[in-house]
Amino acid sequence: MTKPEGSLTSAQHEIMAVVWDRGDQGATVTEIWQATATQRRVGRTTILNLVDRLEKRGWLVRRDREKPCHYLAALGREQTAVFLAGGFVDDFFAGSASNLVMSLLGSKRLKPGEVDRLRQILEDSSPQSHQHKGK
Amino acid sequence: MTKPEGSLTSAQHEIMAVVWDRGDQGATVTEIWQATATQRRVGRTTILNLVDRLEKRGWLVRRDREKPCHYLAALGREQTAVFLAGGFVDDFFAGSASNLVMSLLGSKRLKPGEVDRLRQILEDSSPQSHQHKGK
DNA sequence: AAGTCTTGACGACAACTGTCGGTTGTGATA
DNA sequence: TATCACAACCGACAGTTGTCGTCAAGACTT
Repeated sequence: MTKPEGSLTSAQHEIMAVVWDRGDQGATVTEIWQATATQRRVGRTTILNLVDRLEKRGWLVRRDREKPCHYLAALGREQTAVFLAGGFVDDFFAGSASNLVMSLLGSKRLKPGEVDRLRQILEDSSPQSHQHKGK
Repeated sequence: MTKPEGSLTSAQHEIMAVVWDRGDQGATVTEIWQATATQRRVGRTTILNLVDRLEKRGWLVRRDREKPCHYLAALGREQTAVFLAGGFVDDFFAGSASNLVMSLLGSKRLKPGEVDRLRQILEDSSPQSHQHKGK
């Protein structure tokens, strides 16, 4: 499949966030515009253009069925996050995600509650037995 | 605020990586150039320019003491990683780093060895949960 | 039918990025 | 002193990004 390329800038992520929230239903340009306009002042054409380019790069898929056409995310939010986080971890931590966590730990950016939660997750996640279940 | 702004592109990270490797010693433009040129063909001026802009943005600090002037990283590699990861986690996981780890877990991007290592780190790190030892 | 609103396409423009080619300055050397 | 090598700076150019205005084609209203 055509995997989206590169990374997402702030403005691009803003668009994707709205589309992700809409799920399978997708979002029209106007909907995206209204959603972002509650955060900051921006022209409709700006959003239209960003959406357009995002679609050309493969991050969004256009569905022309409906009258005002809808856009869907090519990759889900989590898939995208993992995809991007992977590159990040590769760059900064030589591919070792545990190094990232260690850094977050050392930087106090992980709150105590988060640490507990993480430990819980890791204990639950198969010491040696792995059962896989779709979400 | 001595804090650098925005994020790092691929080429920018390439520069920073070299400087980070040099540590307190810093690196000259030519050194950075030679290091990157082993990876890909690139002109010295290109590196010079990238370094220059990185310095203007506060990612690099210039030390003119020496004759070929040296550049030092404003933030250490780990600090930078945490700084950038923080933004990333905020964007994609509503500020919850454990959600990120959970996603990495679910995506099989964490190898078993990594998971064990993580577990170890977490046990060592927070002595407040089911531990009796305070400080 | 005429006027108005919505939607989407096109184009424009400044700022930033990656990429260089010249030019200048400075110290070493013939 | 004239020359050379290297370092730093200036400017340039194409591609991307964020920002928008204008325009044409439909849809809706009157």
